[in-house]
Amino acid sequence: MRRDIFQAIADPTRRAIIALIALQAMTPNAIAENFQTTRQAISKHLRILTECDLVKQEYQGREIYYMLEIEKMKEIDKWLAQYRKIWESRFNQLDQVLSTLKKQKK
Amino acid sequence: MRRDIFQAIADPTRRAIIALIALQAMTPNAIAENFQTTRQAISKHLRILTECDLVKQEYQGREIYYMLEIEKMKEIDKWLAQYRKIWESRFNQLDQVLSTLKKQKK
DNA sequence: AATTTGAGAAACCGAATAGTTGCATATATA
DNA sequence: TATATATGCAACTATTCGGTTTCTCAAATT
Repeated sequence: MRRDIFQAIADPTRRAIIALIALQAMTPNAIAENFQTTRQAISKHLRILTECDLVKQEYQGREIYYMLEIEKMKEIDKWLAQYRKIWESRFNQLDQVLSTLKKQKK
Repeated sequence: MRRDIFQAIADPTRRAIIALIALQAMTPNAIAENFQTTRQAISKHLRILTECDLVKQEYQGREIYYMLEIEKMKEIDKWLAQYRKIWESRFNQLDQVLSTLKKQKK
């Protein structure tokens, strides 16, 4: 059971769940109302999200509130950082080209 | 064949390929040397990466050079932006708490 | 106490996935 | 021209995945 954050966000339904519970905690039933699948299917998605710590649970009687663990999202950001560095440096290169062209115009 | 960038980066081998060809173009053979799978398996990964425009090809005789299409990576960044907003606002809230504490100390 | 409700677990199913082996084709090289 | 090399594609396979249905269990509600 290789639970990996990248695998977790690969599924569109799971990304939708993430978006739903990003700002306020929700129960599986409430989440499932937003989809055309069964509650059980949503439950499985929540399990996967929980297993890779993207989501935390809060027990309240027989209800379980799920909420996004925003800290975990930073891991994606961290992975992306190495590539951001690349596209930013390219942008700077383009910037240089543009300013050179401007100078030539003068 | 729903090719989706999130599905593309879900596989660890594909993420490794992305890292390899981020800075310099490489042929499938050269890429495959870095893994313990067959060249054909790498070829399939490259196909998936190409299908969702994460990678571009450059033909050079019988060789094909693959290189990362860095622009496409920004799509992940765009998706992440909504969550970055959340964790940054939380950080600011923490910031406020800290500055309030500081004031009280004074 | 009996019933309803919220939720997870298990068993099953079809489709997708990642890998393999084998083959076809085009370009270099001898 | 014959051979070697680089690559993609097709067929096959085992495993994983996302979904459903059925079941169990615990907490509310009557």
